[in-house]
Amino acid sequence: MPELPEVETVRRGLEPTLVGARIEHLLLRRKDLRFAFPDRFGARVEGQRVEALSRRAKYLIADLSSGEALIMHLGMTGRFIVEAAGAGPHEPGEFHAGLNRHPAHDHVVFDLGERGRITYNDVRRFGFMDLVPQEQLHGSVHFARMGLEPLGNALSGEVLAGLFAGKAAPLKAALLDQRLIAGLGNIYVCEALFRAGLHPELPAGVIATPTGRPRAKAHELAAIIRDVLTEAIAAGGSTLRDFAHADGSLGYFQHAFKVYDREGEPCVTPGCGGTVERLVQSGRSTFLCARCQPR
DNA sequence: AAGAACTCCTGTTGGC
DNA sequence: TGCCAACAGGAGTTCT
Repeated sequence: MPELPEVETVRRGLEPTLVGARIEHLLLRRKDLRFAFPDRFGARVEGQRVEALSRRAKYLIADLSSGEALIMHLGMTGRFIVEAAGAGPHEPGEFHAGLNRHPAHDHVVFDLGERGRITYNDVRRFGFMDLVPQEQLHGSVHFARMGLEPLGNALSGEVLAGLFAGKAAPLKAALLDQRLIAGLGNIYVCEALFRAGLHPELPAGVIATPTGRPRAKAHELAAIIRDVLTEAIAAGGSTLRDFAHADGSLGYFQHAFKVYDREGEPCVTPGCGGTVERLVQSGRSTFLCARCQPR
């Protein structure tokens, strides 16, 4: 489900309820998600106050008063649901069409007392949670090899060219590689490459030759990546199947897609006349307009 | 060592 | 209508 814009949207949705709240009780409805929960998870979380909620790439990080950081990743289908205090005990019920939520997949419930309740729901269970001392966060197994934050100042054309120089892997794969740039997923890579007029199968190194037009492409692509992500955050992310905000509302950046999930539709570029096509790279769908994105 | 393929899991969709 | 393969926003592990 969530790429960087969706995770940032979730973070903003959780922040008012979660930050400053005390986790009074943690209900684990199973012993693992993608990975086992950390040892003594409940004991290490219960009674702690949440001092801050931040995001790194597609990860959420809650700083606890104990000095530990609660790391949360939503995988493909993870989501949080915020409920007001007095909603009664947690009781997985019927499928809720309005929220497109399967309560049978409510796996973790944070009881925040007067602040209400936050429930983590994840159909496919590709998400996970972990606890790490705050001072070891950036050296932790989750973050040590992570690439640069695309919305930070670090993503310049120079840096991007440096990362991609000499790479034979396709542009699509290089942009999805979280060890290089962290936060992009399938949607925003397709959209960025369309806007940049770059074919997803071109070797990543093509934007990194030392001089001339290709080098300009690196600057352009870096700016486009920032733009696409910034616009998507402003739109509250993209709702395709099951992404929803913590309050149940939906994103609307999907209406701004130019190629993603638009196979067979006419290219939106004025005068292009091409058709959006789909191809498969590393087993995942890529959408492009071959006229706007020549090899 | 880079790059591709396979894997985890459940639900939905589209073609026959 | 039913059945079944393909596919889904991610990413760690295993292959070639």
